[in-house]
Amino acid sequence: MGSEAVRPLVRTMSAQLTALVRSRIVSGAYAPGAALPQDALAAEFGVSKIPVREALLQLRAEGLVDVFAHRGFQVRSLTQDEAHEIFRLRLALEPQAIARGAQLAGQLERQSTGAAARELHQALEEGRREDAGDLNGAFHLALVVPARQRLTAEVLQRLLTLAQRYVRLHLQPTGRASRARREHEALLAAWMAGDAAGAEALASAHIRATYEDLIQVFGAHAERT
Amino acid sequence: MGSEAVRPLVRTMSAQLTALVRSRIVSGAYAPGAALPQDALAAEFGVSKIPVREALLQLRAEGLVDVFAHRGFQVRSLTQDEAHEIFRLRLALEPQAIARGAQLAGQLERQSTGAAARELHQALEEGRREDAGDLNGAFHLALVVPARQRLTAEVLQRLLTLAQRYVRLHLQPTGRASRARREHEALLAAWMAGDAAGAEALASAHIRATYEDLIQVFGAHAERT
DNA sequence: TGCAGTTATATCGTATACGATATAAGCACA
DNA sequence: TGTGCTTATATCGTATACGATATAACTGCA
Repeated sequence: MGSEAVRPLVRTMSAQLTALVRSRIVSGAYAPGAALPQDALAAEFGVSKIPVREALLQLRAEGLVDVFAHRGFQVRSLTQDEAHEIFRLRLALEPQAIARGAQLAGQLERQSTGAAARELHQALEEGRREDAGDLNGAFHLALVVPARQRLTAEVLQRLLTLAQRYVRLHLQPTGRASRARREHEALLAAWMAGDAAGAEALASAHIRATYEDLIQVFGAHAERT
Repeated sequence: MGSEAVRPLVRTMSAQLTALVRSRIVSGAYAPGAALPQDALAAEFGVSKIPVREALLQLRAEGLVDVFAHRGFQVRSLTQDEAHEIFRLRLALEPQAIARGAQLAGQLERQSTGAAARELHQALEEGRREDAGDLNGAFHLALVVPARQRLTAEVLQRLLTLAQRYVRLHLQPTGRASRARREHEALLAAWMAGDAAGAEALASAHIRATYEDLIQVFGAHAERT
């Protein structure tokens, strides 16, 4: 998920830091609300503040970080409102985009999507849960065929990244992995067959299932508090 | 449209430059494909490269600028593919978001949306076409009630900004202003009345009408070339 | 003791300076 | 005269340095 569209711009320090800090936020290593002092991060990474600032500004554009002028950056907090928005947006965009992807995909894209699915499922079987979020995002994104739907893929990539924190936090314990796998396989089969309508319906159902699990957790949490 | 969500972060140089360069790109003053050399811009604005870089990176995140490591920034080119994506995404998101906005809006939001509509129409009557794009975007965004749908509004704001260049370039000459005004007024009336379903349908029709005008121009252009 | 005003400090935002990279110019050679 | 390599140059990316801002600590007064 840390991919930067066109060129491998990952040679620059800013881009490396962007990927690193993003993964720490998504994984929870940098907790919601935590301050991100520029000098401290720069010292920790052995660089100056400038690439740190550029990375944090990029993450702000992605919605993972808040910035207050002259008061610094902090990890964006999690809110139920944002969770609802993320999944409403995904439901509005992703099924259609995947349907188009099913039509646009050539031989090459089918191969890489298949590879992404295998990587994801292998990681899940090996219990590498820390990789699951990124690999799940990569699989979902591959279904869109990013090269042929650049803007759509950019928007969706951000939404998938934003969704990760909520899924990690709230749905990790529940036993949804095996159900998600079945949903993925049905979706992938329709997509590979070029069945746009079928892929769209299955994608919609898959996203909605995750969304409803999340809402249920919210409800349970509300009762407890 | 140059609004920066939460705090008036427009005190910092980067933010001012972001707004300035954005408006120059959207207005066409910086043409598609044009190079954006950091040193030259810094000299022109009387600042150092650092706030210039931060502004350009922000605009890259917004999709108005491309960057190639060690080769610099340039204004993103216009493509038919992107135009299709922008309007497909808007159609998928905006009507729903406006329907929700119609439900969420309180007295305050109704007032500011009404004000945005008046500003837009006044600018059109006075022939201030250079302001029309921003004001149109502000009106569309107000219908969403950004304060209550933060992420959705952020995504839509970017799409509206991206759309501006295509609309300016291709639909300026055609006499759509008066039809757009009628569509706006019907939409606003439904929205003000809290008629979510009506607002959704009218928003969808309005966006689709613009989209179809654009497609027609593309077709005409394809014939000529 | 509590509060308003003032000063001190830490962090931020940006200017300056410099090493690194990619492209363009120049050169030797075929 | 054209082609592959070397060198030169312009621009980029980042380190260092410093002035600006917001918050926190402090002081005097009610």
